[in-house]
Amino acid sequence: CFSFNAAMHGYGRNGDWERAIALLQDMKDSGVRPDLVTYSTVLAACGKAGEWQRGKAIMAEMKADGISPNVFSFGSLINACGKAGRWELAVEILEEMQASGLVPNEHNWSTAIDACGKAGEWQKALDILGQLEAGTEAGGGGERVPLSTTMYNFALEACARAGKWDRGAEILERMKGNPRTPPDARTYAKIIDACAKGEQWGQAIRYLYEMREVGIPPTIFAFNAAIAACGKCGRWKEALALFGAMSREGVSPD
RNA sequence: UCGUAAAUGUCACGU
Repeated sequence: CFSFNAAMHGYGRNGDWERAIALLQDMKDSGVRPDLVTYSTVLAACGKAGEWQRGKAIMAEMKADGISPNVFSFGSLINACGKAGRWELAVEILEEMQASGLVPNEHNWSTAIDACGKAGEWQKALDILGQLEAGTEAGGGGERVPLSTTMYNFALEACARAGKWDRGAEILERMKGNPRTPPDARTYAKIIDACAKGEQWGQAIRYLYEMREVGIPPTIFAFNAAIAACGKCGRWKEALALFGAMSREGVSPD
């Protein structure tokens, strides 16, 4: 079972969900019983590929085999829906996992927020985040979910995608207010990207400076977003200056 | 902290 799982993991990494499913069948045919990890690995492969129908089928199959899906299994299915743009289904599955007695963890919430963001549903993304902040999320029976930087980053990305740079700025402020959710390099890259989409070149540059001030070396992503913001606003001089600064400092991806 | 399983990277260029 071990080696099957390892091979399946390899297929998943390569986006080859069909082979992962085929291998699951081979396993059964050769009399090896798939376990929880096997199924979750196949689900992960489907999730990465956005194959939510297949994912649902696999989950039904594992249940039929008497194996209860856990947070990993459900998480991958939520991911599949998000990748496919099916945010409502993603939220539904999150609810289904709660109904089955599981408590979603921060990965699951992040994935759900991202599913909404990817589908352009930034209000829903912020709504979920707000519920988590207030500790009033659906099904939160006392067990409070720890907030994480990544969760905020997804919400911020949702705002960026929608061109809501001011909402993004609000999120950034909230992150700063919680020692558990410090902004990181990706946070700044996303807020700068939001500024670019909103054609706020001045804000974009301010955030670029700010990240350096708080001890986060600007990444290539932050620089590129800031340069894009300047370009979009026709601030060619500023764009060129940023480009110069970028090549002057050895900018790293992360 | 880790173990065979889950969530974030821009831009350009192509398709």
